[in-house]
Amino acid sequence: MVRSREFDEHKVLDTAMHLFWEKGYEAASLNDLTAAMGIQKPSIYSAFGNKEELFETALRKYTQMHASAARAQLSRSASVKEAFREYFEQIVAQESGTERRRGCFCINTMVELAPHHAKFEILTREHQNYLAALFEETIKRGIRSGELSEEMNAQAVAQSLLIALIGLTVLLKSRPEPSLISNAITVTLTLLH
Amino acid sequence: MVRSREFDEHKVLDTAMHLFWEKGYEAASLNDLTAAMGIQKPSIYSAFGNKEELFETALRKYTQMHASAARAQLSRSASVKEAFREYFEQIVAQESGTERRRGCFCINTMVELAPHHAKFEILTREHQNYLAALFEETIKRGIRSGELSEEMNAQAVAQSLLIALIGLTVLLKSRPEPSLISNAITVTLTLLH
DNA sequence: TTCATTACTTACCGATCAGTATGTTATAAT
DNA sequence: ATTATAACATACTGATCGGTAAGTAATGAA
Repeated sequence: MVRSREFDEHKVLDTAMHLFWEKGYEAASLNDLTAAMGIQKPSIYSAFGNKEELFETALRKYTQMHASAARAQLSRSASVKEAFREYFEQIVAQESGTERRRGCFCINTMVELAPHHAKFEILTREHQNYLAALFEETIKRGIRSGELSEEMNAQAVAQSLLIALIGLTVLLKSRPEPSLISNAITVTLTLLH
Repeated sequence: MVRSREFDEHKVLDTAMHLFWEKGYEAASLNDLTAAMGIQKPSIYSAFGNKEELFETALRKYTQMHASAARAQLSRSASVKEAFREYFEQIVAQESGTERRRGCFCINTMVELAPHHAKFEILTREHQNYLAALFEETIKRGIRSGELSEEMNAQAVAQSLLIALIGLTVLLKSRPEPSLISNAITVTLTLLH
């Protein structure tokens, strides 16, 4: 009774996510989006609503992806210290490899939109809170295993590491001297001692 | 022989700086600028060149202002630990006081423009390097006075504190729970122990 | 007072913005 | 095969973008 959709919704949403991630909300125009997604504007509007709704859907997809990737990364090593070190260093390696440094879509949105749109202020805050809780869990695992001191304030240290992670991700956009970053990570991770 | 300028160049540049600071490069339109600055578009173009040049001039003014404010802030207390604590807490207090959280103009630019414009990548990197050097000087003052250990790697700790400062400034845009932030700052500053 | 020069205001430029009306094509139930 | 329905492509909308042409007003040197 109906004509069937000719594009893969998940695929084109993924493309939109990467475009918003790289260029931000304002700088990514609908013409950019149609060109990248390979579909026309009416198709975007019928499938995702307007630009802001498409952006929100893309960001939600990103935060889910990012959250599970972070969880996987922090679970890879039995040592909590090692896990965090690998996590930080993976971010440096990842960003250094690309020409255009996209950083983190959620952090980019926190800077561009959170102060002007309550919806994105809340959405980004909730994701940061999720990451902080994940970090806290990981630290508590280290305390239980005896790797970390029982006197450590897991919640506060988790929040500090999250702040460091945000700062690192942002600073990498200006292509700082790699050796400076590497030493700074080592120092930051002494918070786990 | 000539008609004299009717507006104060420093004053209108200051207004433009605050507008770019709050809204970013893309979102601050020339109509927004003329309305805020109180002059017409041809006056802007004759005095400052095009939008990008005006933005660059405004950003340079900001970084100079910001650098000397940071230097003054870090010099206020004889204790280096106290100086950094006051610096971090002043930022939280400042941002918490405003409705729209502007954050730091240089950090905003690092996120929005540095990956796409080499000029702003360099400009923002140089400012961050300046701040890192200022932090390093301050830490070395603490080592000389005996407040900090001689074994401390001043450069690496300075870089870590800078990263934490960036992360804090960005995170504040999502209005996190104040108590979390306060505890995280305390933990971060143990890097000076 | 005249005149060259520069700052000003107004009105406009083509390009692009987000979003939509309209007509065509494909599908599946009848 | 017919037909209702939804997805498609094309072309358009008014608004706004950054930037400028053109004409007027003010200034100071001669």
